[in-house]
Amino acid sequence: MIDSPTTTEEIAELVVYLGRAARGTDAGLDLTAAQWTAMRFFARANQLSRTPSAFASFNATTRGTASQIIKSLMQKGYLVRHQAVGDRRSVRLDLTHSGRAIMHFDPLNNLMEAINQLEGKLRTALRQALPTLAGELAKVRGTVAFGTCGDCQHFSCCDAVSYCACVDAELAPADLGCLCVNFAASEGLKAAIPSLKSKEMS
Amino acid sequence: MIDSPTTTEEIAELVVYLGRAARGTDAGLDLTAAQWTAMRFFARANQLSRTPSAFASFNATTRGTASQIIKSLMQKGYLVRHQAVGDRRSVRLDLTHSGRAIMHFDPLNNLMEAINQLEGKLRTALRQALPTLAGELAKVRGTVAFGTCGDCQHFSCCDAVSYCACVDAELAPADLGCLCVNFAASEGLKAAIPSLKSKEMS
DNA sequence: ATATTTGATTTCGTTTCGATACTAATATCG
DNA sequence: CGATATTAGTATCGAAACGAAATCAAATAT
Repeated sequence: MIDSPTTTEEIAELVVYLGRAARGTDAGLDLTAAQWTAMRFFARANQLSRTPSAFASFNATTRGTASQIIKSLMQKGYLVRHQAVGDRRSVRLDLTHSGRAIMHFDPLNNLMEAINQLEGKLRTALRQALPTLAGELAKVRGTVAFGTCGDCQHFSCCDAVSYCACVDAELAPADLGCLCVNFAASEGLKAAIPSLKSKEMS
Repeated sequence: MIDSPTTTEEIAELVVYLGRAARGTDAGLDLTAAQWTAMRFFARANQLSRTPSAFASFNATTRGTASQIIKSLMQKGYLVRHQAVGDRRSVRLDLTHSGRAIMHFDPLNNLMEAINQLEGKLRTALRQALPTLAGELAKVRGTVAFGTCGDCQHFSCCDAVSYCACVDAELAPADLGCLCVNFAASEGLKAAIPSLKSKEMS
């Protein structure tokens, strides 16, 4: 054992504790914690990933539950459903105007403020450690890992041109920070010794 | 270095994502995610903090919901209720023998394994950053922060004797890693947040 | 002594959740 | 080609979680 088991346990429980405390519903808005999580996902996922199934696996729940949450958000007028182009089974969810507006009151903003006040070195370490843990956990559980293009195997950046090998297309700068279902942890992240320099983008 | 808001957002969502993915119920055991969280709390909290109210604030929920989860765990035989000594309203929950046994199958073990595989420097940074974030978040939300004695203001250690100024008693070594409702962020932790250095505790 | 607060529980209605079943569109393969 | 999976999404059911509110007892404040 490298470290004291107590420390490992404390870290693990802090992750769960923080996640629970931050996700929550505390403001006077009319969204539940699960609904906030869904809004966050559809606000951050790229076009390929804004589907009920993708949200279900992201949120570690079933497609049925995901459908319920999405339906409630459509009834509230925060999400709209569009037909996907290639596959007539598939569906794409987008935030409406009021959906984008309500995100300014996302309870997660409280945690983001705290993160911004963190010392730079600690914040950098978090930015490295958390994706690594997510990838490791997904590997052990046999589930899909979610991540952003910058941390992805399919992503390459040459001469300021961002390219995704998965969809075989150049990426718009706005898509770089988006969540993607086809995420595959890059070797650099797996080894937890990445030089994230190449991914510092505009 | 100026941090892009994207990075802050990614860190915050990773905390929520990890917390959700790790807490979950995946093994064939008969406990739900909320019940695992309760078991974890009562396994880790010190004697003073193993109450329904303390768990409620730890879990960011109401006392009523906490009572329900506790009742279900008592019916399953994993928790027992004792009368508290000083306050006849209060109640203390303890893990039973089978309660301690089932903790070996805690789904959180998956995350702990991932943390153990993390590079030492990153793990150290996590150990420092996460309690800081928890304290900051609690301050913004106006809620109680939970933490372990080692990170607490009330704690002092002289000549290998651990002392807690809050309960005015020497601490058993086993209690050092326990959660405590009377937790108050120590200066060492607050030093990680520059804006906190000049402020005073109430 | 009275009022307020605190700890715990219960009840109620809503939401979440997992499991299951179902339809429709796509993929696979013989 | 056609039969058979597989996949995406939805609906339904029962159990659990949840917040809000009410209740009760014990402790504390005024």
